[in-house]
Amino acid sequence: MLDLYGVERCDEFCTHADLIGKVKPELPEEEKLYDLAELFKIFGDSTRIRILYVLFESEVCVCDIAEVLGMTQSAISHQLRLLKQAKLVRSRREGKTVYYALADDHVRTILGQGMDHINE
Amino acid sequence: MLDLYGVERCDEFCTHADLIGKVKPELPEEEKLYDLAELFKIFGDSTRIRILYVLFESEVCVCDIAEVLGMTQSAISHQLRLLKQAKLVRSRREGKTVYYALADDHVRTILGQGMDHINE
DNA sequence: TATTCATATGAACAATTGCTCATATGAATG
DNA sequence: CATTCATATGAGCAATTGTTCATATGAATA
Repeated sequence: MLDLYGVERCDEFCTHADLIGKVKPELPEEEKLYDLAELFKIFGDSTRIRILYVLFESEVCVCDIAEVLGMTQSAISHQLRLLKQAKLVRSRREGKTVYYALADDHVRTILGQGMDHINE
Repeated sequence: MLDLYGVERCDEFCTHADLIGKVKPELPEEEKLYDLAELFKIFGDSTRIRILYVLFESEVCVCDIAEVLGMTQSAISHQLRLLKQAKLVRSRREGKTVYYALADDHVRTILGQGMDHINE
């Protein structure tokens, strides 16, 4: 195999077909990468992260989340919609009240790994 | 009624004081939550995710990343700066060339968990 | 049915973001 | 030196995003 590191230049010598030929097929499909970015965008807002941390404890209704976080019902409801679209939370109606809960354990794992990185 | 945040609230039937007293102390510090959101924002862009996937294979220089991804050197360089600030990649200079590599294994874990979630 | 309460949603706005273009920096070479 | 090459960076712009405000929906109850 050609060595990847002993090259001097970036036109013909650095841009060599074998690296590109090797790396390119390993890339997931464009659509997957796009979906993955969309998922992480959901985690990329501190309001939504705070909502998820509230739901770590238990199922909670919209107005209680709003109160705990000191935000309006509308703002929380908008964010819950995004979290639900991303399948990070699920909801259950009981009369007038709607309770939200974490959808699965990937949420905990992903946030946990993120915290580990932050705390290094 | 006491209204610390200037925020509307639902009444006592929905607002469970015990729940709020229980959930609130479990929330990480505001600054941590903010940093965590900033970290996930970095993953929330498909160009940056594609760069990280390229670096899964090996250390690669800027112009090769640009060529593999079919983007300009400038665009890639701007994104690499963000990835480096977030300590997701590290760089090494060799003459005129700068090689980038993954900083640690949290990147793989986080992207892997994200992929698992997508593929469910 | 009319009212009230919890939640959802559309429009609008400021703030942020990712790219392009032009240019700057830093290192090797003539 | 001056030039060339790889990379970095600042300004500017279009696109996206998170919140607020007003209003709509849906369910319980008088």
